[in-house]
Amino acid sequence: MRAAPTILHLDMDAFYASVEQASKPSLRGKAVIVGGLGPRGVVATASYEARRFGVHSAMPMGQARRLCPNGAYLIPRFSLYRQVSDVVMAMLRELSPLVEPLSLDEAFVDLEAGGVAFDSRSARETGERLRADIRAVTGLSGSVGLAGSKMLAKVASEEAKPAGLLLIEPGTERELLAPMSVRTLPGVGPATGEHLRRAGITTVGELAEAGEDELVRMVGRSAGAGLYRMALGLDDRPVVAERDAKSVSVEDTFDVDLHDRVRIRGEVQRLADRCVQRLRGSGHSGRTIVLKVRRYDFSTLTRSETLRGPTDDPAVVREAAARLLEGVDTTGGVRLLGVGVSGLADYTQEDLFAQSLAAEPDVAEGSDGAEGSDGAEGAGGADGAGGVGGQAAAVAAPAETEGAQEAAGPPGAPEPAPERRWTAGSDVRHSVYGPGWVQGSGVGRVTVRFEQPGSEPGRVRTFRVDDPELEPSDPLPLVGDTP
DNA sequence: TCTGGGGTCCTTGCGCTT
DNA sequence: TCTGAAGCGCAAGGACCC
Repeated sequence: MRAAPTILHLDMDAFYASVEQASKPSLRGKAVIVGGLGPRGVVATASYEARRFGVHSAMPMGQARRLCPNGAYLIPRFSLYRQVSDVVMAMLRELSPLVEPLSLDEAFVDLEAGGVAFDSRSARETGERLRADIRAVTGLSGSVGLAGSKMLAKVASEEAKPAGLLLIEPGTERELLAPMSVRTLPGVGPATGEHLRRAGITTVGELAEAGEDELVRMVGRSAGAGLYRMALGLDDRPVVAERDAKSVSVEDTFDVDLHDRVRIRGEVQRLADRCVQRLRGSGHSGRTIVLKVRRYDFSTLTRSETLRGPTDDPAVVREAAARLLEGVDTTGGVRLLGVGVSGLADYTQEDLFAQSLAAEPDVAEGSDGAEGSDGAEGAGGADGAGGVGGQAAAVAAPAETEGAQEAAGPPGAPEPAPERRWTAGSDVRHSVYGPGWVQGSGVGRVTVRFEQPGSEPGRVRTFRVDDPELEPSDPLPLVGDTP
């Protein structure tokens, strides 16, 4: 029996860049690149206009700027993307209780479970209506794939991009997949793709012909069996509405490699605190502490330690991360540090003093541990301070958050008067001209374009970076307030 | 100017226990 | 008592995804 094509996969087109274009009218129809703007940033999303220049996700920013020198380069504004995503996800939940979000801009929906579609015709109608509704409410376009399984629905939405809809009729799957590149299949990345290519397999049809045994021999038991089933168009994974998080982590890449061991220790402590904030925010505790170190040569290593029970105590996580760091050679320099917690639980075990003391006897005193974190954070103090409200502070002052990161010099050094930094793309408000966004800054000046969602393209004005009438602000909502 | 951040899943190797 | 196999938890790394 063949499954009706009632699994829907929605993929918003160039999501971050499209949100930026919708909220900044002067950027409509222009090349927009969203990503990290520092010396080691990469592209998160490029608008379709930018893609014509060869810019794509995960490309180093420097390369993107060479390919597309006249594009608008913006930092991501996740709080705004989340708002828009919430609106879209709510629309999906009106179709079915079985909605499985994959990220801010992608989700599966089981239309049959929602009773809104049961065959090709009703599925197609539902998909078309959804696309129209999303455009009407958010002004953004999404691509829809419809098929009898998650894998095929995802392949279909990819084929439908941009701004299209593709329904894979039951019985046509293998024929459709056969000429496609193996890289079309989820789970086949650069490494597996190259592995298969060396064996003479480049299309899904060749994958199916190779047979399961051969694939298992080539890429391992789990991947091989999965690959073979996918090549035949077989996939019976259900749409799952609730998925529990398995780990929480934070990491930072530094603009220049860190060499000073004291500074490295300070950064690890800071990351541990941020990680615990996140962990608590999600209502979890965790048992395994993971330290991640990317060295000057891009080699990455992880060290982990499993505690006797789950914790959400910052002191315990800090101590474990510090212990793990002691076992890592950082001579030569460190470009990235990360701290994570896995083995999540929704309860904590109070008996953890003993286990941290047992592992490292000389951490006994200094029960509040205040001196370490204060010193390491320096003048910025964007996160941590009170625990509560850290998120709001980070959203309200993006420019200062970034400043805090870069200003972190030697602990205790006297701080010069901080110069306000204005990051391209960030939101501002001027007491006279109203809301706008930073188009660029340099040599003591910041250029702001005054416009907002729904307005005509706005005028540009330039101010001194320390103009008291200019201040950072929250993004203006793209659509009506969400509940 | 090479290469972000936050995840998941799988594989391999090792030590311990039965 | 010794040995090997099996099973398990843990650690580390790699691939992949958005």
